Amino acid sequence: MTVDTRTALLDAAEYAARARGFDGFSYADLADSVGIRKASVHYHFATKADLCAAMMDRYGTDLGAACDQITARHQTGGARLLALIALYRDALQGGKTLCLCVALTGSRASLPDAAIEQIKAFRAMMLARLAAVFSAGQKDSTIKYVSDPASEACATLALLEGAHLTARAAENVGTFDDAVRVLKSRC
Amino acid sequence: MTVDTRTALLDAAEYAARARGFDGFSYADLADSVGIRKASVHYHFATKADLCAAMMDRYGTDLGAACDQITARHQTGGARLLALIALYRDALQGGKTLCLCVALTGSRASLPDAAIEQIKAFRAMMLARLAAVFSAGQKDSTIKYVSDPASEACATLALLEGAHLTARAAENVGTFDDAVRVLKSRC
DNA sequence: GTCTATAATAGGATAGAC
DNA sequence: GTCTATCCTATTATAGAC
Repeated sequence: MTVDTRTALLDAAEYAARARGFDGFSYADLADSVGIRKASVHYHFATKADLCAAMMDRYGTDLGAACDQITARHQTGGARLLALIALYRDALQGGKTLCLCVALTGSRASLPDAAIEQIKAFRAMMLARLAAVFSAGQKDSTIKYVSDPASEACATLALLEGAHLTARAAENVGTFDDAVRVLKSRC
Repeated sequence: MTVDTRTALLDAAEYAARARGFDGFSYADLADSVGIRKASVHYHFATKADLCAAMMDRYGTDLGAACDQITARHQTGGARLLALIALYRDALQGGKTLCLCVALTGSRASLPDAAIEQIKAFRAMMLARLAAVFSAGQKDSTIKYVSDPASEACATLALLEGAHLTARAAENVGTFDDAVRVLKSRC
């Protein structure tokens, strides 16, 4: 029972974008999801570009908050890395959805310019956080075999996003676990 | 100067699917690409599902052949792994396209059932080849720190596909290189 | 804020002439 | 094999009533 229609629309848009890509959902789908008419969706978001910007804005805020919480709750590099892996795993929703970055990158050609910049910003943020985690794990010896934290961060972001694809293709979260097994064994 | 219209259509469809996803291109786009009318495209491929099946069929054959060539040309596990990494790198076409598996997984919800099975088959093939490569690299000591070849294969496929996404998001192949640096340093 | 109605365009697909 | 013409549906978006 969502009270706020705008929030309900953002929820529906985010789920649809992550499940089907930016070209894979329409205003009609969102209207059906929240139980209003197509035209009413335009009242909240005049264009699909506006909707996209609002959706990604909220996503970036939520993602940053989730990462901050991980930093606050876990003290070692290894524990933080395991928590980040779990965060990505949860985002799969049983293999039904990808993280928004992954989903929208496939639709890159249809995205507003602003969205492409937002995706780059998300990735830059995650890379910085991952590099910090590897750096901490190297110092406190809670992550094994760390060579260069920046390189490890690039590899880990790619691994997590690729593991999302694997799990989405199979609609089976077990393949995500298979893909991150070696990484987890280093913590 | 392609002589065969059907081949030209498959080329256009594959490029479009890899650059924009399955929902991101239309028969009109293909018609424009090869210089015929929309209706004529339907002569070669009655439905988009037929086109998709033909496209993936050809892709699977080409990919298998490329992998066979790598096996024939390189003798050690390490050399074969480096060659597979280079194969994926080439598939990026400067950050303009993803590999077909990655691109279509984002459009999963719109795919014919047959296509989903084909994607799973591609992945299974690549996992088997990668596991063999890691197994060989472990025995001949040309890949360092190999624990379990099957787990390494899952992680590597995810890494390569994730590195594709990273490079596509940035439209910059350098980010692919960043993501695979740690893996390459093990060879 | 939500509705009906409507516009303008694009999508996949078919019929039948050449 | 390719064309024109057409169909039906979907899509983004707007105008104006309630």
